[in-house]
Amino acid sequence: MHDAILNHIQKFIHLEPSEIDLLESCLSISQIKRKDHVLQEGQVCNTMYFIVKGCMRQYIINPRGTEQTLQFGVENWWITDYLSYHNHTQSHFYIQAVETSDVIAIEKSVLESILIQIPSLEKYFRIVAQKAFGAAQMRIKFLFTMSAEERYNHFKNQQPDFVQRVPQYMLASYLDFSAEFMSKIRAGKV
Amino acid sequence: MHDAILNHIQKFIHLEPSEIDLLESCLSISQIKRKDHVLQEGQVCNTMYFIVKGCMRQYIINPRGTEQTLQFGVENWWITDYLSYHNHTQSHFYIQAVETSDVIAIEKSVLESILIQIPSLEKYFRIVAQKAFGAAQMRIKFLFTMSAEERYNHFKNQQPDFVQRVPQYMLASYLDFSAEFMSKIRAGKV
DNA sequence: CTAAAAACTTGAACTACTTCAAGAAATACA
DNA sequence: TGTATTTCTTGAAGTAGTTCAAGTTTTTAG
Repeated sequence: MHDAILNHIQKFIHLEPSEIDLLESCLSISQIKRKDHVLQEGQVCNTMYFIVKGCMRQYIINPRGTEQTLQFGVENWWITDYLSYHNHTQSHFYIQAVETSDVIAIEKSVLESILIQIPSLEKYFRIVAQKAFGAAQMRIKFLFTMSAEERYNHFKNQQPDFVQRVPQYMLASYLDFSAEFMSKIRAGKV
Repeated sequence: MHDAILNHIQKFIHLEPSEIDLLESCLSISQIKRKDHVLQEGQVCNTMYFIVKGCMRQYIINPRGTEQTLQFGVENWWITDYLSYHNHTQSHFYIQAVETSDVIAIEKSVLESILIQIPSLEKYFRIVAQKAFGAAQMRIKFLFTMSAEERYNHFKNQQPDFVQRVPQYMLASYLDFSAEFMSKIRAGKV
């Protein structure tokens, strides 16, 4: 039933059979339809989402009214607004399904109780967060050092399948250039 | 002796007296002189640094040969390359003391053993990493949505003291514009 | 299957920055 | 304290991108 998340957790830590049972009993999968939101700007984020299947994104609406994607999440990724989650502050972000997706949504109160019952899960979430932060640092490096065309080519080389999977304008904003410029890069008109 | 780190840890979790003793016995403060490096590009990073006093930064050298600061760390912050740390891969970053700094350097092997002996520390490092990731997301948001001048003013409002504390060219690169443009912003010549 | 919505393309005009080069000012430390 | 080094400033020229607007193609969903 929850093989995806249990397998992911067990890549990083060992779980006892009793712990697996406990987890199973706390988790449930829900489907988020394409374009539906699980978080809107201004709300307090008190849920973490594990993506079992599909694709989600975190985005903002910039002062010109254009959406800009900050983060994509696919199978086996967690997505949430950690700052809003920890500080109980209003979120600056939207989190939306890019494709109709199956996610495991865990409320903060539920997760905190699970973490008390299965303390070894702390290590799992520590490693997940540390790796995510490391990836964010690399992302900033690429944004700082590469031209728009270099960022596109680099991304395409690293994630060739993913480029087909999301609308170009979302990927353009994730790579920090305009949808129009993406068109020109792809057409070789730069 | 290690009040700074013990106080910081105890903001997030409870420690037993015996655990405090154990930690005390494992930690030692070392001084990093201004401009000295604790990590160079190409090395594998297997140490985490807790800044007791001073200021460190993580930076890269871009293709034009200019340094670009990705991250500053001051008192009560951790600094490391988490990706290199977890994956045993060569680092893309330099980590350097901006001011002569007192740090607690914890080797991965030592930390792993401490985490086994004091499992509740997992929670501490989880929260630290989750907050750091949240802050990185906000940083990307600011880079995406604000002009150079807006980023400078925003940073100056949030961290008025820090602006005085580091060379302007380092702050300029952290905010992703050139040192020359920083000069013009400050002179009101934009 | 078809209408409506979403996504993509193109060119022209524009602009927020960068780069370069050289001098001035501030700071570190022998 | 003095000198070397580091940091900051300024203007001129250049450019990697944006914005706008309008048309075209593709995809979605009833």
